[in-house]
Amino acid sequence: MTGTHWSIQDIARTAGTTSRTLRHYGQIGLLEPTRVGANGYRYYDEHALVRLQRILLLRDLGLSLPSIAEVLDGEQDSAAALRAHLEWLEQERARIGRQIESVRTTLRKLEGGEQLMADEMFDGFDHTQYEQEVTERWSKEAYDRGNRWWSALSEQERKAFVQEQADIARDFGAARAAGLAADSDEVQAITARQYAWLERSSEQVSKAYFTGLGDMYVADPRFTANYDKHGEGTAVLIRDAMHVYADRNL
Amino acid sequence: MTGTHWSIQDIARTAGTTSRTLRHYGQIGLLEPTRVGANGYRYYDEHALVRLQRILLLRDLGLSLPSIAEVLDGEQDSAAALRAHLEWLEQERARIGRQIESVRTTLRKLEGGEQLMADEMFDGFDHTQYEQEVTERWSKEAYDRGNRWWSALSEQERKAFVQEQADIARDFGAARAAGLAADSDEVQAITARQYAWLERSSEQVSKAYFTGLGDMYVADPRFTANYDKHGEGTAVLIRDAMHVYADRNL
DNA sequence: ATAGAAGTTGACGCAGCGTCAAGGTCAAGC
DNA sequence: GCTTGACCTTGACGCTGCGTCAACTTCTAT
Repeated sequence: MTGTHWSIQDIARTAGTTSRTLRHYGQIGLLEPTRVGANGYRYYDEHALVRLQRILLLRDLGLSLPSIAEVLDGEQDSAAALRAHLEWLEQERARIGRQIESVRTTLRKLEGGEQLMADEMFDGFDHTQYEQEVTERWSKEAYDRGNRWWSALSEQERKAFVQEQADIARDFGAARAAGLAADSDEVQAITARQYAWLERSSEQVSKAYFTGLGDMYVADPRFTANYDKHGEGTAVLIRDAMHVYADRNL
Repeated sequence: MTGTHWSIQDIARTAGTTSRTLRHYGQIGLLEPTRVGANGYRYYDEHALVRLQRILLLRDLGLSLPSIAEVLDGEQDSAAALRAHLEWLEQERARIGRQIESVRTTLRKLEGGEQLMADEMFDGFDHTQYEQEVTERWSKEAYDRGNRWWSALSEQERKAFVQEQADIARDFGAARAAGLAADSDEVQAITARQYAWLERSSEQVSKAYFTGLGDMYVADPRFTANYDKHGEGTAVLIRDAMHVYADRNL
């Protein structure tokens, strides 16, 4: 402490940061040392300390170093910068909140004795199978709507819904046995029922979702096995049919 | 699509990611291609696709790639990993929440016509001057306690509180005029009053806070001016006295 | 004079890829 | 047989904000 100017360690301690940080700020031009001795040592005065304290304050608010530079150098209106930053912070909090919900859901399943992802995804086509998918792709609200829809169904309606899927799978199996092509009118008619069936619950079936689902039927052995119980090759037929349907209609 | 194995772009599209990501996962050993052709091309089969989908699912939950590897390779209990991750997520959300509060407070001040940081920090020693400090260092609850304390005071009590600070500053000024040393009994007695005064409002005055405050009295011209109105050098005397006091008593 | 504290400039590391750059491969059409 | 154009490869830098060596020089105190 030489009265009016301090060494790098002095201000670092005073401001509660490290010398490395100060050298970093010097490097990016955020806070230059007041004076650099012939020996290369950095020295800072009160003005620098005040600026440093403001920098650290804004940093603790979560602003980026470039933003801080703009604010302190008067290139940016402080209030505007803070408002923009606030918005970003709120989005971040919302995003994390969604992740927390997803993790909690997954944990509940795991602890409820159900098995993770793989094994729970295809038991009787339970509606909850797409929870993660839907949650991620169309946001939680959309999923909640779907969930309410399912919860609102009567036992009979649920059975009918599941049965219809079974019928569709059976008809696909029959079509395959008859040697029908994926783009034939007959198979496309069944595919239309498949689409309608999906639409009843999701109410938002995009092209990507539909074809992706088709691919999964072939790629994932659990799906393949379920469909191929109507004859080997049924899953492939369904996938191809869904692709054709998507290309033509979606 | 050669039936059972796909090119890098094929799975990338199917799973909704990019080829760059897949090569990255290959590089860090998270997901190796099923087969690598003589030409160096990567090929993936259904198993790889399923694994990739699980990876992406966990990634969307916010897990790190190393954590995902541990979970998928069975080295880590899934539930335990998710619980740990959940905790971390909740801390993150809390942290962001605190930042949001700080930013809002700062914005309110800015828009209320008060000026940022610098100019608002020293008008009559308004209690709110330490808001940022206190908020950051001792959490919001501590600050709220302090704020409630101040709000609970009567107008008379507030005036007395401010007056006491003025008296202390005056006495420091007199001590300096008398040529007393910072570590003299007289000056230390005044310093003790300064400490007690601070303690009344903050109720948590750490050594670092006390000495830091002393440094600020000298470093920040606004403080310096306020104290040096009792004679030049008063601020320096106070700082030194506070350091001595802190070393001896805190 | 010499030790120890403090200072300096590089430069790598981290997380998770995006994004060129520079160049090989492959199916298709002329 | 040659040219496109689409797709593939392996580097390697960039981003954020410093932490953390490493290898040296300088200051301070005994």
